Amino acid sequence: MADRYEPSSFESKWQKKWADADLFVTREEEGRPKFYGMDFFPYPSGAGLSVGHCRNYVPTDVICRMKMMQGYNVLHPMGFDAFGLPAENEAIKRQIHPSAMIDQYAANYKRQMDLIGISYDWSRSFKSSDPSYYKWTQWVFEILYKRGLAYRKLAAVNWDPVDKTVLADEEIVAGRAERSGAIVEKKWIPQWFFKITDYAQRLIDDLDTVDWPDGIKAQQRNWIGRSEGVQFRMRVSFEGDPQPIEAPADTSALELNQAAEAAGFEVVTKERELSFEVFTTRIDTIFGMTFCVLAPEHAIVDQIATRVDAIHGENIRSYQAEAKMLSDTDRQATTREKTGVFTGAFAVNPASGERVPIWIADYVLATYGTGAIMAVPGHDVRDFEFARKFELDVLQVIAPSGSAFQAESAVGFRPTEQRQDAAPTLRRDAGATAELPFEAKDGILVNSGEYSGQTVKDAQQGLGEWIEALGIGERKIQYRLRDWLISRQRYWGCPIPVIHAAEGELQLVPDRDLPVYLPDVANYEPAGDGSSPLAHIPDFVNVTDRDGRLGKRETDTMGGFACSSWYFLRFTDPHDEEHAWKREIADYWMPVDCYVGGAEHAVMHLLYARFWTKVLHDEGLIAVTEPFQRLENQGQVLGQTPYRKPEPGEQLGLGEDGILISFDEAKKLPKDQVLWRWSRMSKSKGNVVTPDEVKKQYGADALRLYLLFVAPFNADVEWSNEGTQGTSRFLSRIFRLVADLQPIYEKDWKGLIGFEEADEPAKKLRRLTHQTIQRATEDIERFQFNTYVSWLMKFVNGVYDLQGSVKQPSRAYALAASEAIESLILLLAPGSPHSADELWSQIGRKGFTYLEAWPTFDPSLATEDTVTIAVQVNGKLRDTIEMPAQVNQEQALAASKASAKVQAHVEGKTIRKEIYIPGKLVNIVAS
RNA sequence: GCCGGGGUGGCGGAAUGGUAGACGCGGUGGUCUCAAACACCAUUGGGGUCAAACCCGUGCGGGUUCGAGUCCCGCCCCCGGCACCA
Repeated sequence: MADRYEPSSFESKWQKKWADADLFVTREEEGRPKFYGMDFFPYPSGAGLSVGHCRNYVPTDVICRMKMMQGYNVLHPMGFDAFGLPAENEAIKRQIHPSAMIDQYAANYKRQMDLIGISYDWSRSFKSSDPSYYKWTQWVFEILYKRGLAYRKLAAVNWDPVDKTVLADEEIVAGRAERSGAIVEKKWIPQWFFKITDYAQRLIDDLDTVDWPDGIKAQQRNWIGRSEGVQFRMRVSFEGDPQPIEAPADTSALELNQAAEAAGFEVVTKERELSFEVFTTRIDTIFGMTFCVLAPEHAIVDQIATRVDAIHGENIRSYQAEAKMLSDTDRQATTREKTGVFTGAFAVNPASGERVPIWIADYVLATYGTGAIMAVPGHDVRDFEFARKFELDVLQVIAPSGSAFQAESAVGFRPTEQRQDAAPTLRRDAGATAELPFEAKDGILVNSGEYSGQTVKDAQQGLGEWIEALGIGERKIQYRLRDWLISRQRYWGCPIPVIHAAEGELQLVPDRDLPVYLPDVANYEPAGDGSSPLAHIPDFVNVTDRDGRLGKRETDTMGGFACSSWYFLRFTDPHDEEHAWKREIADYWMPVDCYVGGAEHAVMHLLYARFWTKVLHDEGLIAVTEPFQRLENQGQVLGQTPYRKPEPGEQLGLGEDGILISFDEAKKLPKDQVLWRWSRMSKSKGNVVTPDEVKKQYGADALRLYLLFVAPFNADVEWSNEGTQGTSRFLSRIFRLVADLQPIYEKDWKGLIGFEEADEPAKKLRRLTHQTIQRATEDIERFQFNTYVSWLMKFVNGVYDLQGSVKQPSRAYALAASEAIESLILLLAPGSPHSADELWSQIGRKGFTYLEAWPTFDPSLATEDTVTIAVQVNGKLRDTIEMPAQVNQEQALAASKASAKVQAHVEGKTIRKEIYIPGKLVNIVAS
């Protein structure tokens, strides 16, 4: 019998036995509860699996294995997110077809996952590029289309000049393409979108129903970006137009015109009247509006340009041209000074009746709200910067609450007379006391007509109602979320099942003709003109439409996130050729009970999958409205990466302080020339540690256990192979312990063991066993795998200690030891399944631990029969005393006061108070 | 700037308001060995002492409490996300 952990002697043996027995094929047995545990759909990269991936897969495996042993039907699938840019780019580089390449890579991933003993049900596996899968991705696209949730429009999109494709907002980081690192350009192309904005509110609301990390929920709420405010219309007024008249609070627009006419002013006819809408979350500051700003792309700007004098018109056009040239990155750089020009036109503030100049400036985004704002420089930092730069009026209309600011004296920055051109002088009024801009909301309105003196909250309510009554606007909820751009002008993706028929009519490909196969061609590199490679394949493009006429296929493919938005449903019923899934089967397994992956997908995959799930629910195809009940994010595993000190003037990588070198170079350089840095494992950094190499040196179980033990599950880890030695040593200690106890092991202990005749060591051993069962189980459930492992270590240490103290083991002790051995092996099984099965067979048990019942604990056995009571004097620990578990307050206090150490500290003092926490602590307060 | 998560020994990290530092790594001393490695045993927050007693200790400053790593208020620092979103 082995008394140490020798992984090479048994790990592959057990892996073979598991495979031969189809051990991990999903069971769907009557009367068992279900558990659906899943990892994020990986893209199988050529670099293969790193220990970082394993940090994702091992914990999920642990919880799934435990659930299996606890009697659940467990669904634990794995598949591959095969479509997408990374695969296609690499395939082009390697001059190999992406399909063949992905097959190789996926096979390698599977091999590595098997190597570390992950319990995936491979019979359910698929790749998103399998026609039998993407057929149904297309089918879901058609559902979206029919529900009005998929549409095509001309859009300025994020164009990646390196990958030669369009990207989603989410794929851009700081103005650069996340994948290629290229600076994103603007390009106008007809694009397909999914109308995720229709679901914005539900996507916010239902976050309350799922058990996800707070950070991810917050990121999603942030990304959706709900704002409550008021949207209202403002009239444009030109030089020479009649002065607007004062509008009483309850005047409608019609009445306003009638009044103007009566007063002898020219009434602007409907055709000549221009207006635009603004959205604001601070309607309470409307009296502080001193100018308006339109995005340069705003539709009304061209019309204004034709109506103002030539100089202003020219200013507008040249600014528009400049804005068009600027990339979004340059435009949105926060450090950039504000730019803009006065249009020569004015807008009429509906609250004050005053005319304010209209400017165009690129700090106002065309894509948010109405693309136009009322500018309140006294209470908005961006408007303030703009006002200072162009010397525009700044007016204070909110005073900090509690300040001595009087409504009458509230003036802020304000010119002395109404001006109609763009060069006012700035003057600070004596009455202004607050530091401007004052953006806080706990304030009182000043300088705001009849609203002066109201709180911000009241004024928002009152002015909102007034705007609505006036009929020029309404209270509105605005979201930052944009529709999901799915078009990709690339080959390696799921074709969009649409035909462009005669007269530009769009037709869906009928269900019976799905899937639209991705043609198998040799050349699929992007043309570089924004068209898809598919557009250059006549056999693919030319089709007959529904009515037998000639039509052309849509040649865009869907971005990869479409494929990963429903794969969890396909796993529930992966082999059905007639349906994407059968509802009763999907309803049995869904939702995913535990979904595990990296936090980097917080606003992409996780939002899209939630959206599709809701649509499919609305379509009546599934019961759930949320796909993932519980979400957990593992921490990253960082690899050590060598850099050398840069030569003077040498170009450094983004965020780096040295020049990346290889490990070989690092060895050659003198030690003080090498800078070691920790970074995410990647092929390009050359710092990937594979499970293959760690397994070879230390064994799969030692690796698994170390991954669990090294840090809390969601914390980042700086990887070192040496750490694995610790868990390897621990496994050896288990093997030795089991070998030591083997002589007294009784297979039938269960029917014989009883508490009555137990002696002291037996009682202690059982207590230790049952405490460990309780804690290990709870810790796995709570994703505290590091403490799960440490409880097992503590257990083993404790049993060794007892062993050392027992000279002549009693029968009761032998039975308790038998229970301890079996419990230990079974508790170890999810973490180190190979060793567990090996030990199981060594003690003469047949079969697999995977099919054994998870140990349960008996609370009465887990409780101590003596307790250690901490005795404090004035809150400081002075002594500890052993008492029977049933000790009462009186006894505990008496014993405490009898302690010599306690007496030394209360001597000469009066006892003021005595605190007793049952079974735990006594605190004597004396002075 | 806004949102989220964190600051505990030499290191990774444990601690339902109740004995801070579990468990492991590393270190030190020892056993085994011709020797080394492995393994095993002991010890290991700082100060103090022959040993103890005792004192100090969870980023900083206050507070609540018999008692605070944990709760409250105000700061500092680190990590992640978003960022001219009106």
